[in-house]
Amino acid sequence: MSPKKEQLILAATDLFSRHGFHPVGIDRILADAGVARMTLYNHFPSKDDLITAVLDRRYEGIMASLHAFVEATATAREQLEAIFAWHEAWFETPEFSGCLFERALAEFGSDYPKISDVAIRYKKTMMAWIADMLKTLLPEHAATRVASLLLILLDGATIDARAFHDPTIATRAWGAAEAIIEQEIRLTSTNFVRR
Amino acid sequence: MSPKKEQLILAATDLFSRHGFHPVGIDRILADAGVARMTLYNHFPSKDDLITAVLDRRYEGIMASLHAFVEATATAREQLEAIFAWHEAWFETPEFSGCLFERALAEFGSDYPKISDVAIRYKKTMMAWIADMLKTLLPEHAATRVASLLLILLDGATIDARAFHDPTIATRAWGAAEAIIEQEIRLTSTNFVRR
DNA sequence: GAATAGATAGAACGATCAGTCTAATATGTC
DNA sequence: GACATATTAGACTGATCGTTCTATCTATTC
Repeated sequence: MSPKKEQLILAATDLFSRHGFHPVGIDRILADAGVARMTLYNHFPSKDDLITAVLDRRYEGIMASLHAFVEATATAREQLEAIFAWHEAWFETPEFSGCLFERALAEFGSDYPKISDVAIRYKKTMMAWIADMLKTLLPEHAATRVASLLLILLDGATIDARAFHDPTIATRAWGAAEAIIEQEIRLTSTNFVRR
Repeated sequence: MSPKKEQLILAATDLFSRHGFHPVGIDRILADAGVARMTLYNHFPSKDDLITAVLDRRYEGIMASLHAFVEATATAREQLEAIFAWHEAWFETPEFSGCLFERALAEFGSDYPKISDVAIRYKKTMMAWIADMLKTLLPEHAATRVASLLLILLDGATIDARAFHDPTIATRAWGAAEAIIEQEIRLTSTNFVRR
């Protein structure tokens, strides 16, 4: 990938993260990236496409970081805990400003499918991944249901960590996740007994 | 309150909900409200103040609706369940487009305290209210901790309900809330036994 | 050294933005 | 009927927006 294109994505990511998508104009991105106007439009047909590229890049970066972090653990339960721990480490980052996908979804809604699709794809991937882990602990239908709950916990924790400047929310959210999983395991086993 | 001011707030609320704050211009609001330009600026010094007024109004509307809905129930547990049920009914609304406070927070961040403060105040009020209910079921320190978890569940459910167009998430979130509360009650009682 | 491709600065585009000003009109009160 | 207040339509300002265009420059490659 062209180094200029790279600089544009990096500068745009930083500016969008700090100020949002709409308030950041092309000029500001060009100045920060140290790139000429036409260079941007040679690489991206429009601002929307730059936004999409930023989100795509973020998607890959997060997934790579998450996988590396999670694969260092052994059991499914440790992997799930690692996901929450990864979030806490992220919340503690000085540049943490919420989830860029959520913010894109909040700003653009479904009016711009090119943009909102990345956010939804991220959610679905996360949920499927979590469900896979849970399948070693729970029957399949329970795993998918609980996965959607853990996603809710992660999304809610991300939002409230930003609103309250409280990274420790992630650990408490993991405690809640454990309670949900425990209850589900208990319900499943009693079902087996009753049979 | 002046009927013109009222129309402005209503039209702005609708437009902001559907398209976000930045993309909606003053002209669009004026056209929808059927109000002249200077009338707006007689009532609100700036667009930011109109946004704040919209959020304030929303805050009062939601709180009134929630309280009316919850006060129809008897026990603390029923009240908590009612909060989740209220959210599900909200998610089923055709005009549901996520939480306006969250979206304001996502769009403006903390760069505009006048705006973000309303969102954070909403969160804190909700959490304190939930904590009060929980205090009849749990010791105080546990009540406040669990309250922050229920807030996470509500916030996460609101976000995912919008992203996936799935109102039933609220019911599942309540199931998760019950699991968290049950576990906490169990832990508390064993503590008592051990003493 | 010629040719090609990519990047440069900067002017210019038309559109839209929030906000101001003016002058006329409507409404209700004394 | 006079006065005060609220509202009106619409022109206008200065700024900013995303985008296009041109003309110059730099680097690589044959």
